[in-house]
Amino acid sequence: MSQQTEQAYLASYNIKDYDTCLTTVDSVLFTVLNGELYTLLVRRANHPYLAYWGLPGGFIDVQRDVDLTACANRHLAEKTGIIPPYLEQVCSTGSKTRDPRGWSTTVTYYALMAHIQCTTDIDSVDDVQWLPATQALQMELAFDHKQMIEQALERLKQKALYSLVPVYALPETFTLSELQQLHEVILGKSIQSKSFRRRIELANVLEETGELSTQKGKGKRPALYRVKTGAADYRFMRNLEH
Amino acid sequence: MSQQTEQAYLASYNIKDYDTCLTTVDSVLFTVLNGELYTLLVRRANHPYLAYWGLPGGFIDVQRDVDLTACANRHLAEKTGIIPPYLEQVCSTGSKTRDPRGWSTTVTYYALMAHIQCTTDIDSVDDVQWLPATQALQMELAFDHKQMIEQALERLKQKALYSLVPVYALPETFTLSELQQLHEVILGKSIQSKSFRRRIELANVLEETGELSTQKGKGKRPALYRVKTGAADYRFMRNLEH
DNA sequence: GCAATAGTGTCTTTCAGACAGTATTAA
DNA sequence: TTAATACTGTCTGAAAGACACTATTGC
Repeated sequence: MSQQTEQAYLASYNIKDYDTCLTTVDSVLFTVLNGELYTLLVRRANHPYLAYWGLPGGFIDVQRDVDLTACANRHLAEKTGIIPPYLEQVCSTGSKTRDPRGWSTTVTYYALMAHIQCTTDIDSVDDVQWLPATQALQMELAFDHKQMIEQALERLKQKALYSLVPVYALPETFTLSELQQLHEVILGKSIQSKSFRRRIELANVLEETGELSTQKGKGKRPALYRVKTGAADYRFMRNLEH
Repeated sequence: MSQQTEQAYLASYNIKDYDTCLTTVDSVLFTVLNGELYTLLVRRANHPYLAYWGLPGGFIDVQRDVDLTACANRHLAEKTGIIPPYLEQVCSTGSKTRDPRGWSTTVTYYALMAHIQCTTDIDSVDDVQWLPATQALQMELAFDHKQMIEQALERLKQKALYSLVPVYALPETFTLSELQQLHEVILGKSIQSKSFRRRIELANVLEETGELSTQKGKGKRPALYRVKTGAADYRFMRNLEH
């Protein structure tokens, strides 16, 4: 083989001559609704695990997908109608046994988006649904998708300790209390609001819109904020307690 | 398709009926020698990138590899003769263009090991070599392996800020000065030895062997340490300055 | 003795936790 | 006014940085 030119090698190369493995991309899409963390599940229309709920995702389309991120976004867009504002690769899982069709590898991403942006699309179909993450984790899901949700949650938890990444699960404008409550839900513990606000001021990745929330309710009307670009990359030097 | 039973579907399923993509596992193996960080490169014996230096790794063997980690370890063992004591998945990279044979995905790992454990095996062959990481990054490597080394280094750098993971690049017993010097090389900056030692004491993941180093040289003879099990999982709450 | 390396004592600085206090709103 | 929510002031405490100090070795 090494006697050939590279051109001749490539001309004669056919992937189907080899025992190869399945490769898929699956995403755990999170959002926040009523102070709870939700995740998007889709009902499988094909074997294997026909009719089971699982993660949005699937095979790489070697014609249409230019890379893994594009593949993740395509599958998410097919389900939600939009490209989520935050997408991060979690890890890859591959083994001989995770898929009955054969050796299979999946690249897991997690994504964050505002719930309102896609709620109408999803409510109109019955094979896609938002479920509270805790509830999703109690279901029997397709493949090892339950572990993948757990891994994504674990990653999101770490990020909540030293970054403001969870902000991408909120709508375009939000209050600091909403953001704090989201971090608290992700971490499963309460945070001192003074500490939280101090960190946000230090990070300088959010900006006040100048407006106050129009939500009716008792108490002082909170200021509205939006994220500055690059907020996802900010990293605090110290973690919150855990 | 959804009319069939799962059994019938699986019986008729043949991966070669579909356009699929290549999947490989590559590892960036680091070690420390004379206070410098080295990485292991292998010379390719096949097309594409014939005779280029690149990372140890390759295709998943659907018969022999049970999962991705096993695949990474197998390829590393083929080159070094041993299974490295630390192996961590970095990320996956996949695109239409990264391999001339077609759509290709690679799962990148990085591994740490003591140099001495495998030096004789490697010195006896001419298609494997340890190179200073800085030097490897200046070469023209196969595929996108240069970026993969950069990503692995970046991950290792983060770990050096909040963990003692780099210790796995040292021999079984080592001095705290050696460990500190390694962290300094990875981070590219000096560390206050008082801070470093305080953190180590707090972490409680190293233990004194009771011996002193037998290395001849000026100055006080340093105490020898070894890692306790579970040291890889310890995470400091605060980062070192960067 | 000196130079070099290992290791310690301790003061300063930074920033999270705790929690009481003030501000603004609806009823 | 009261209750609720938003937000601030300020003290404490934990741990990193700075750096001078002591300890042990080879020459």
